[in-house]
Amino acid sequence: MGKCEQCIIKQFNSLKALTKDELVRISGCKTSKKIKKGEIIFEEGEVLNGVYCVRDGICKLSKLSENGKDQIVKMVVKGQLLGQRSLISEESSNLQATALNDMEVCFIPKSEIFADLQKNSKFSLEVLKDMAHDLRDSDDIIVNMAQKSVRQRLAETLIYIHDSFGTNPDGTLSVLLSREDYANIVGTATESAIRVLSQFKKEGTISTVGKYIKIENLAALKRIE
Amino acid sequence: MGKCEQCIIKQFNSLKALTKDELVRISGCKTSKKIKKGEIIFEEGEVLNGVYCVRDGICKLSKLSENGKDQIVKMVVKGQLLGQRSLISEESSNLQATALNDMEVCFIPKSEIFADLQKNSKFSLEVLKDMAHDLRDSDDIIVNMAQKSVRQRLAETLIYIHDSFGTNPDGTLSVLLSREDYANIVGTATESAIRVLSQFKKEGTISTVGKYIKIENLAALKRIE
DNA sequence: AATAAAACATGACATATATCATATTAAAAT
DNA sequence: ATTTTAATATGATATATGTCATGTTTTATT
Repeated sequence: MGKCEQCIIKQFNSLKALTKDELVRISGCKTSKKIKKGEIIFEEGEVLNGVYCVRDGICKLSKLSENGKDQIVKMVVKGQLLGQRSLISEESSNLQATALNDMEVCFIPKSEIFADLQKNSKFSLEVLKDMAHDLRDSDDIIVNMAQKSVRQRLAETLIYIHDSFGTNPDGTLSVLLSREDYANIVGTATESAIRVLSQFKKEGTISTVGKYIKIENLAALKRIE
Repeated sequence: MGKCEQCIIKQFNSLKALTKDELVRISGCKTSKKIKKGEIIFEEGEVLNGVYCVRDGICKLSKLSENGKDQIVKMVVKGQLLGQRSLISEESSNLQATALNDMEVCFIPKSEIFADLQKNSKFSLEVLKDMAHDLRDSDDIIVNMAQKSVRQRLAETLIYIHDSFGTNPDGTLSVLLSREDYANIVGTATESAIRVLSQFKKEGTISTVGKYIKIENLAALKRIE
């Protein structure tokens, strides 16, 4: 099992604020885990006894709505922590986490995190900043949901995925999502998401390589009103 | 000028985790301020040099969308802290705060807050919990925006205001909002908000006393699909 | 390889909501 | 008190999006 002190992943999240000693201690009680694409990491309502540090892969955080749709609220990738919100508020999770591809995560028990939050104020501040950032993102999403069209939201989603999660060597978006996933991010019917993507394709702003999407005209996508 | 150590308001927010000494120090450098209904407390893009502790009144936090509408993202009432997100992330504010009625606030400088975050881990944890809670609320709003009808969202908004901000002696909602405000919370056109409220009135689920709204049938409002 | 099951795609139509126009009423300003 | 302005209200119509039906393609299973 790898050692946290030597793990580069921590550089990308608030664990970087921990001291060497604290990391060694965490290393001793963490458990590594492989998760297959499609597997559920935790469910809505589940009590989390720790956080996951994502070493590889990507997952979606979603919440089931009364109308039966599973709204995707956020995506968590390699380098980020998963489940910190629920852990801190000491409530059961309000979201479900599902792997979008094969993942590798490390589970760090709650007791460790809380011990460090108590002793290491630099760590607390990093977690705070992280959460402040998430909150800002959420505010933006609320405004977009409320004020923009499905076409605009879908265009912005494609740009977001492109900018945040990167592309494969051939230029296709590295994250592979089903049309249903796109619909659940944007908050629309699957058919509508399909239609808009087909439209983008017809207009030449995107193309598809197998199941992968490639942005052909980023400027046009950004211009969509 | 009142003393923070003796102020009851702090019981309702994370300042309650501060020690007597810390409160005395804050008391020495805070400034009290009265804000008139309709006044802007801070604007989108403005850099905040502290947080506001709301002693009385209520304000809305909104963000201007590209389509010209001013989406209301959150409301902050008596007892709560205002501006903590921006302060912590050390970015300019992403939201504008506008007083919905006459307010009384205390401004606590950034340096004080950061000093206490550094020294008092109990305080940090309280702020963290606060923010975790806000984040959960935001997730819920995203799902509602994406999946529910204007009618449902407006019904839920009325219930939320009723439950969170209370009623006047005659049973009317204590928070007075314009139809435009309701539209901006729900994310719809003002005319649509007006229409739905008229509908509710016709159906007898709400009534109006002057400009105030009274919920007549809470159960019916909760049942709206 | 054949079959079953998902995922994707598209048309036809229904419905919710936005937009524009125009009253009406209430609040503010003179 | 009168005028002006803003807020509320409602109708007519346009448009975006949802829903249902059905077909095609891709992926999984036997």
